[in-house]
Amino acid sequence: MQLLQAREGAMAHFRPMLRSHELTEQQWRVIRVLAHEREMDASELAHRSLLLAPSLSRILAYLEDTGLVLRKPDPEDQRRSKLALTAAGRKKYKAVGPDSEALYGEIEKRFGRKKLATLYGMLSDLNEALELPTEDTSNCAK
Amino acid sequence: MQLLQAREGAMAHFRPMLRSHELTEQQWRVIRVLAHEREMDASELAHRSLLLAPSLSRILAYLEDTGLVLRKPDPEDQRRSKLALTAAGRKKYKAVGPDSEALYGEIEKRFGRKKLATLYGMLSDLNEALELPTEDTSNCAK
DNA sequence: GTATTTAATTTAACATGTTAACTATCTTGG
DNA sequence: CCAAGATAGTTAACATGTTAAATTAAATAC
Repeated sequence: MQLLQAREGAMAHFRPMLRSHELTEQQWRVIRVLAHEREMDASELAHRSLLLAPSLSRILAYLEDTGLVLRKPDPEDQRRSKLALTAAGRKKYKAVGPDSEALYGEIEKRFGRKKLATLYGMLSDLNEALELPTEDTSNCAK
Repeated sequence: MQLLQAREGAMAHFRPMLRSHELTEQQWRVIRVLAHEREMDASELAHRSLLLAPSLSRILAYLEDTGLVLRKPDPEDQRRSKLALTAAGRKKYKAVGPDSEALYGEIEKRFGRKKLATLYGMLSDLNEALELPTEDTSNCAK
């Protein structure tokens, strides 16, 4: 459970900055993902921002209200919506991005660039190992 | 933010098991900590179980109601309470512990015992690096 | 000794995490 | 076609995360 502590320690540095921009950590993840893709449906957005569908649903309602995100119906499939940043959303991204990178750079400087890269590699391996299904016989296709 | 994904991936394995014992992840952390110390005040319990005080306050209210935890006033300091597991709480710990260790062993087997130890070491270093105060001039004592 | 300050907890308010149930649409087998 | 199943998304209900304010008790300053 060192993972939890590490994540909390890291986010403790980012939260005050995000708060000064009136964003939560999760709202920022959504904006960051949308800033790198023109538009996207909710399922993919949830996957990429590491949010569960119900959380994303609430967050999108808020971001729409505040005018940072726009949703358009998908003509191909009436169940889906396409999400994209508005001009205000892109502006917010440009305002927060540098602050975020500065804090990240600070962590990198403290911990070591190379060491951080190694840690990423290990976490990536761990994620891969964890994604494999459990040996739960109920899931065996045959 | 691989940290978040790694943690989620790991907990996804534990949550169904904990759910079958009618415990949340956080409730289990509290019980586990109390199982290793006879009694403790709320501040230390919060620190050791990586919970914020308000969360712990709610969790303790629940665990008291369900009879797993007992609180006694601290005669030395009327502001504090001493928390301890009840007999039922210790029984719950003994019931859940083996299941928890089995899942942990499974992860260790998949990822490699040695590699996992290395990862712990790095996370520990990261936590140390993150704990240092920011170069925020407002915090400088002199 | 009493007023002020500090400390331990709790309460409040709002956002998110988690699971389950629900709605609307799409896809398929017959 | 169409009825049964699968999908995308939302809503509901409850637990926790997060910050700020309130409460109560202890420690300190005069």
